[in-house]
Formats: sequence, C-alpha cells, structure tokens
Amino acid sequence: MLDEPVYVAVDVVCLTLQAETIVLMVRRSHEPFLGAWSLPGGSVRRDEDLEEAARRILSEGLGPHQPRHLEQLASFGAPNRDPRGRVVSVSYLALLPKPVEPQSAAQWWPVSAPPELAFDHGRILVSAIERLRGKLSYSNVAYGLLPEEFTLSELQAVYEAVLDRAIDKRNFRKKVLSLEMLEEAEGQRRGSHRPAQLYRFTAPGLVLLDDVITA
Amino acid sequence: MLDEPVYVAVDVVCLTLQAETIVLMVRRSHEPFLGAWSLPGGSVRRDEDLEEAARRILSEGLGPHQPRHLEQLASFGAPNRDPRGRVVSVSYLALLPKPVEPQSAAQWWPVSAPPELAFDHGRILVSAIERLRGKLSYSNVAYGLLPEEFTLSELQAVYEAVLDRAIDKRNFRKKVLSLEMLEEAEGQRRGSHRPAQLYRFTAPGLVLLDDVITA
DNA sequence: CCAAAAGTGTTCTCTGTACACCCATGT
DNA sequence: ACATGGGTGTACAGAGAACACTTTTGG
Repeated sequence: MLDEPVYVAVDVVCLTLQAETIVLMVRRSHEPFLGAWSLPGGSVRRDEDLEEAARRILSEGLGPHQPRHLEQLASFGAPNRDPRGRVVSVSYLALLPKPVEPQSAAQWWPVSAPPELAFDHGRILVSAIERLRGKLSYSNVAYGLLPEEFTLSELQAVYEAVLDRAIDKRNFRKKVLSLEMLEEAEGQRRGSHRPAQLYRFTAPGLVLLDDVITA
Repeated sequence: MLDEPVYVAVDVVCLTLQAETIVLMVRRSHEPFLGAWSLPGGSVRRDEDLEEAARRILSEGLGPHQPRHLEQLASFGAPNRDPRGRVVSVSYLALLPKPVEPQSAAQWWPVSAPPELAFDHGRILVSAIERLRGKLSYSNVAYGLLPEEFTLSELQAVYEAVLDRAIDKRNFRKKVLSLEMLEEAEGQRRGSHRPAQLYRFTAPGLVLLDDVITA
C-alpha cells in the first residue's frame, strides 16, 4: 500500500496591505524556472508538520517575523506540475499586518499586477485571493492584516482593499459593532485630524461568524 | 531543495443519504489498525493526479460507480500521524445520489454514530461534514446528493438531513426558485399522492451563489 | 482658519420568517 | 373514503442600503 514516495513541497501565499493588496514572491536561484518569480516554497522535512514547514519557508523570505494568520489552502498534485519529478504542493495562506522588509531574493508585488510565475503558482495565488475574499464576510480573518489594536477606519480599509470596492462608513460601523467581535482598546490613534478610537478583536485567532458582513 | 521524499495518501469521505447522512468506511486488512474501520484510502501512484487517485480509491470501495461530486478537503501531515512513517494525507469529499452496494470490505455508517476510526480519520470526517454544511448555503452542492432530476421535496430533504433541522416548505421553495439555479424537467415523480414536478439544476457541476440559502 | 479624517441617525425597501389549507393521486 | 405528500399566499418584523453633516485635531 505504501509504495511510490513523492516529494511534498509547501508554497506560501503571504499577503499584506500597502494601499493595495501585495504578495511576497522570491526570485528562483535554481532550475527549473531559474530567474523566474515564484511563491516562497520548499520541501517538507521529515520531522516537521506541514504548518511548521510553511512557517520555516516563510521565514526564509521574511526573517524572524511571524504571520498573524496562517491557514492551509489546497494541495496541487498534477503528475507533471514540476519538471523535476513528482511533487505534491500543499499551499498556505499567510497574513501580515504590515509589509516587513523582505530578505534579499524576496520582493513584494501588487496582487493586481503580479509577475509571471513559475509552476502553477499563478493558480495558487488566485485561489488564495478568492479564499480571503470569501472569508472576510463570514469570519474575523481581517485580524491577520491588522495590528493588535486598530481603528474602525483601518478595519474598513482592509475590507475595501481586499474586496476592491468602496463601503459605506456608517453601515460598516453599525454592522461590525453589532457582531460583538470587537471591543474598545485604551488609546486613540492620533494624526492631523480628530483622534480615532482604537479597537481590538475580542477573541484571539480565527472566529467564524454566524452572521455575515455585507455592508 | 528536493530532499526527503514522503508517502502521499488520499483518503475519501464518501457521503450519501438514506434517511440520514451516511458515510462509507472500510475495514482494514493490514497493520496498523488491523481490523479497525477507516476511510477508504491509499497511496497516490506515480502517474496520477490527486483527484484521479481519489476516484480510483473510491472505486475500490464502490465498484464502478462514479461520485456525482468530488472536491478536495484538506491535507494532514503531522509527522507521526501514521506509525509506519511519514505519510501526508490529502482528503477528498465525494457525494453520491444513492447508497450503492459497497464492495466486501466496505460498509455504510451513519454520520451521527460512526465507528471508532483509525489514524486521524475521525477529524477528517468532522471536517467533511462541516464543509458540506457550509457549502449547502452558498452553492448548489446538493446536486451531488441528488439524481439528475428531483423534486423540490427531495431537494429540501437533502438540506434537512445534512443540516439536521426542519425547514419550512413554502419559504424553502420560494427561496430556491428565486435563485434561478433550477429549471423544470419534463416528467413528474409519482407515488400514492399528488404527482410532484421534477426539476434539474440549470448548470452542471458546482456553482457558487451570490445569494445565500437560509430558509 | 483650513485640511483631514472621525463620528453619528433616519428613512425606505427588501428579505426572512411564521403560519394553514386545499389538491391530486394511489389504494 | 382515506392517507399521503404536493403545492400555494400573506402579514409582520428586522436587516440592508442609501444618504450628509458636525466634530476634533494638527498644521
């Protein structure tokens, strides 16, 4: 039953916001696709869980920064997806609150205009965006793209950037506050304008909502 | 980069309805977990895609019957999840319109009271049910549990069995007909009662809805 | 005083929900 | 005739969506 070992790789779609949604890519230093851009990826080691592998691979592109959110996307295993042989790739979605400075071979790209990608990484990127868009409406997954404390405008900016559409401020506030997933934090965010109340999510980590954020 | 080959298995959660939701299990004929029940599973072959492997493995439990719907669930890769060594399992959800007669080592079990399962298959089963429940509301995935043509009562029975709650008949009909995902078929279903109009889904395969079925 | 973002309510429409009876057939 | 599931409409309440002005700060 256990014949036919294959290689298992993990590829990570690491997203954050900088006005628009951006994604971390690395330039390949080996064949195949030498010099092309690809998602950060690598083989799973014998003693590590898939999610551990995703964190290790991500740290090769980002240094010691941990993602705020990390979840599995899907696995891709077409027999010829890698010219070197049989490689099954398990993809992960990672979310960061800010674009940290990437390591040398890595670079941030806008999701709206990514480079040509090696392997089937274009498809993986598309599936990551779709997952994130869907999950915004029925979960608090936006926490992955925000610092611990944030203003309602910053939260709304996450929704607007990912969904790529404007949202009414009053309706959005009414809705998210009614969901009881936020609580007021101590301070205010100051700038050259009226200070903004800070909030945080009541529960740590991912929470699926009964209700749906439509606003 | 491509060190450390591991074994890749596919495990299939095959569901159908028979009054309640039931799931296909096979009795293991080898160690580990000899004699225990498990999901139908097996190694991926060198030349087959993951989904092909799922179909092949499913046919070992079901014979030549094809599932109406097949989709990937998630991958599980804890280093010690299989005592024989490093095995990454890619799980699939398969849906059938009717419980076909299983092959010798296979048997249908009610999802509400499954047997003790080998490996981490209990977790995989739970994640399959959750996926199906969620997807009923925002897709036409119920087609996988129905024949090509079906009555509105049969469609409603799918929702009631999977969600495990009663649904109002008038509201349900109003809602699903308003979604324009159904069209009338030619015949009627007859029985010792008024004949029922047959319907079919307008589009073949899975369609994600803009709207949500709440009824 | 000006610019910038924060904050706040009301109205209307639409959708979800609750609810009960007659209809067509088979036996 | 009776049992069985098929099929239908209305009224109410709650949620989504549209919409504009005042407030507070920094410069």
